[in-house]
Amino acid sequence: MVRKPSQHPTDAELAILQVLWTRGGCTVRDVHDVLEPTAGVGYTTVLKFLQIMTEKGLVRRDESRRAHVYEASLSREQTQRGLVGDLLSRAFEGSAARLAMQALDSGRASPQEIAEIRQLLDSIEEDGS
Amino acid sequence: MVRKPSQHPTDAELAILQVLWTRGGCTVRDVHDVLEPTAGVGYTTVLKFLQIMTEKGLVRRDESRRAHVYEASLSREQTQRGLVGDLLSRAFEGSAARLAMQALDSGRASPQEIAEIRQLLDSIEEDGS
DNA sequence: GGTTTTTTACGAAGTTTTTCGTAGTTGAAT
DNA sequence: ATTCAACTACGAAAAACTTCGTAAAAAACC
Repeated sequence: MVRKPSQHPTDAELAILQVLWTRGGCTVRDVHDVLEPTAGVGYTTVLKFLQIMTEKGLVRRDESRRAHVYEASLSREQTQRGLVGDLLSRAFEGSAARLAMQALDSGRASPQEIAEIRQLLDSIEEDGS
Repeated sequence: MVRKPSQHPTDAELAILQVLWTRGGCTVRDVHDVLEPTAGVGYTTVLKFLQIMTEKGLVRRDESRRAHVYEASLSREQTQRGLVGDLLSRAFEGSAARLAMQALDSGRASPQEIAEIRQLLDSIEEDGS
């Protein structure tokens, strides 16, 4: 029985993507400088991941300069969508509402955000489908 | 640098927990019968996981009968809470609202569920804290 | 031009997760 | 009692994920 590799970024890959998303194009050094203090991960480890991620198509590499510049292939939102879908099927039996509620229970949401969610609910209800 | 094992159930473990949650106490055979058709996983594989999960404390085992009966130690909700918290920090920078919205975008929610979420939002707003 | 620094490439080892084969045990059936 | 079927235990291999050391290339520096 053959399992296809998870498709989704792994934990370590996600940590790197986070950096790429918030800071835009980065060199290995850029990423390492951000991650080292908290994750204590070595320079060549970051490099290796970026190479693997390039192969997988998770990031794109610009080799025009000495220090290659990497950027995420998919936006944060696109990736989040995938991860949410995955969690939905793995642990929530596909119930998006349950997941949403669980999330709202888990962390604080500002009044601003709450308003946003209300709006979203309105629009879902309207379009009925 | 030492990584501590993820604490959360792995994918395979989660698949088994799903069965345990929906059907209650199960023997290895019960679980296998459910999983085999979709996952194509062998009997002893399921057995091994259940043994591992027992060691980890993820499930409890009743050995009073010949075929041991397993049940999940944590409720579906408790486990979901953990997984949501994990995803929150790994991919959503801790923004519960973003995750909730992403979820609502990803899957259908019934009018009933939408109403429930509205209520939840109300209660969050009220208690202010 | 030679030395030092920075960077990529590569290989390999360490871990965790997943999978299953083999052996032995227990109860049921004949 | 013997045979048969179903079950658990155990060990180990396969696969996926993570980590880094070493070497080679390239640029920067003196």
